Amino acid sequence: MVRSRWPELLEERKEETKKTIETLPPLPNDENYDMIVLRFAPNPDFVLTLGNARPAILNYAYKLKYERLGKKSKFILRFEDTDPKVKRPFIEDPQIRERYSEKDLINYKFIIDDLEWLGIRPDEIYVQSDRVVEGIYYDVARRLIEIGGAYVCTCPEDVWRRYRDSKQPCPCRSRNVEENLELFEKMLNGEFKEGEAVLRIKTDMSHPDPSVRDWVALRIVDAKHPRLVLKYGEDAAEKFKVWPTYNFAVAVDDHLMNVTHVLRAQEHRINTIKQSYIFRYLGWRQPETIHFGRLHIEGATLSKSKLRELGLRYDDPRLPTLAGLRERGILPEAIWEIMLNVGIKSSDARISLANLYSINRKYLDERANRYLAVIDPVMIEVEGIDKELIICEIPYHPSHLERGKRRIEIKTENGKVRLYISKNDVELLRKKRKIRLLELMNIEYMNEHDGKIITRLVSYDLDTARRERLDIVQWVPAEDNVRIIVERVDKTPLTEKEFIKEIGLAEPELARLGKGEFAQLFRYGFVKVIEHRDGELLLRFVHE
RNA sequence: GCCCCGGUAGUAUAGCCCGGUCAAGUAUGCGGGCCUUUCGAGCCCGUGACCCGGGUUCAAAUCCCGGCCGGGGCACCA
Repeated sequence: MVRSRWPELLEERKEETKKTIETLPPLPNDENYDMIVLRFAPNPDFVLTLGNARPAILNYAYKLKYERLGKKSKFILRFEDTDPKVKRPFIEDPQIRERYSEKDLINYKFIIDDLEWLGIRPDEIYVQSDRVVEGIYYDVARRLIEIGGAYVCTCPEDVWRRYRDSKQPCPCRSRNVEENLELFEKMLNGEFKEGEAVLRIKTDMSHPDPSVRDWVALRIVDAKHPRLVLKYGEDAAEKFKVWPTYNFAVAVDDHLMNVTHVLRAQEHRINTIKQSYIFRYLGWRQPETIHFGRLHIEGATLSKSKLRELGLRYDDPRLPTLAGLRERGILPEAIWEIMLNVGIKSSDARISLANLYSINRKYLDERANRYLAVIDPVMIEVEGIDKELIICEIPYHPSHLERGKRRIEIKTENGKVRLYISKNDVELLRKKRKIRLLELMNIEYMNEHDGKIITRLVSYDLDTARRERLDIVQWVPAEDNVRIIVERVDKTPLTEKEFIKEIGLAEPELARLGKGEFAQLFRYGFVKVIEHRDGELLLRFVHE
């Protein structure tokens, strides 16, 4: 009743609850900044996963939001690759070496591609390993030493740990500035080996969280950085063995890049505290920080290391990497919608596949035209045809008639036509006796012998089918069709190398679709065209 | 063990800061119906939630305390 009387009222309420870039809550203290600067800072040890999409999209969404509000804003992409050993950049992967030139590798191209696919174009791109070469972190380190905010610690790790756990300063903490400066230069000159010296930030030895106590800002790593090797050569890479830790590099870069707001996952909460010491020592303004929860997706892990361990291609359509989802047929619009829907809550979010598919279907439904295809084809004969030639015209999309129709012609031989229908629908035919062939005619089951199913024409008109409530099934002409193979990614376990496949036949028109295009096969589901080969069409099942 | 977060229907989210308008909205799922030459889309109806216990208050999903559960952190990883 409310609906019929005040439909516009309900419309309005609907609008209010739909989440968009505009409905994102404002960033804290946004009025204090002339320009809002946001950043997305992945480690290039693997391609991006759905988990990374949350910070990437949310940060970029805020850039767009402020831009639309008429405020200057900027989105920075920063590669955080300051561990050449434990988290080696993904460029070592031979798969990628094959497909990309070294120049591309140096750009950490896959992550840029992933972002591009999401429609995210960074205003600026930085790579921390380049900034190590530029000496940026070393300069800040020297300044910290000079003002007494940092010291070189030469304690063996276990010895330091005992001091830390008992909240006592180690002897190194009381070294004077000159000694520290001298020792730091020795670190840079290669006079210490890995583990022999680190630069520590003076924090608070009685901080309740032990990891905050005099945390390490720079350490020696005895491994050549793969990217530096590629970019500058072995000898040059050899020179850079002192690497900033995550917290140090982030604090320095966030300041130098004028980052105003940091949106990141809640596992970084303690890092904000650690970084605050740098900001205080140097008199810098620390960015406003928002921590959101982690993301989980039904039936998959989003842990990069676990995904790598699976040993699958990074873009395997079963993987929740952005590349995998893209291969799978998930559209970037759907990922945006989910991320905006999940928002910046600090609790974890669990995304269900039903939800993901439903959102994706909304966008795919518009895009994908409809085609006839049968899985496990079974031939049937229809007798009693009174025409030489049966012609039918099927619209490409029921909601978009402007896209036109294609014509399918079937020749009659001795008053008979032969067609294929799906094995499933043969059961239906036997049970219900009468069915309608979509856009073609109504038929009735007669008998079957020698594996041949004989039916006869009832009528061509749709009204009969409606009146008798006949089931409508899709079909494919016996003479003119194309073989299809559908990869059932959804049914294939991760442990299988080969995808489970379904084979069938489709109307020839389907073969006109190009690689990467989408179709909806009547009563089957959405598929993506993978490739054409020798008259066969390889498709991938997306979802129903 | 210690230190942080967080807990609204199967799932996700709105509301919580500024207590009443919330017998809690939306999306998805599920059940039913309509429509449709698809088991898709659309439309309609229904289903279903404030973690538990105390307290404050005329009034609590909203504030306070305790418990339980979940997550994260406790690296010379990021």
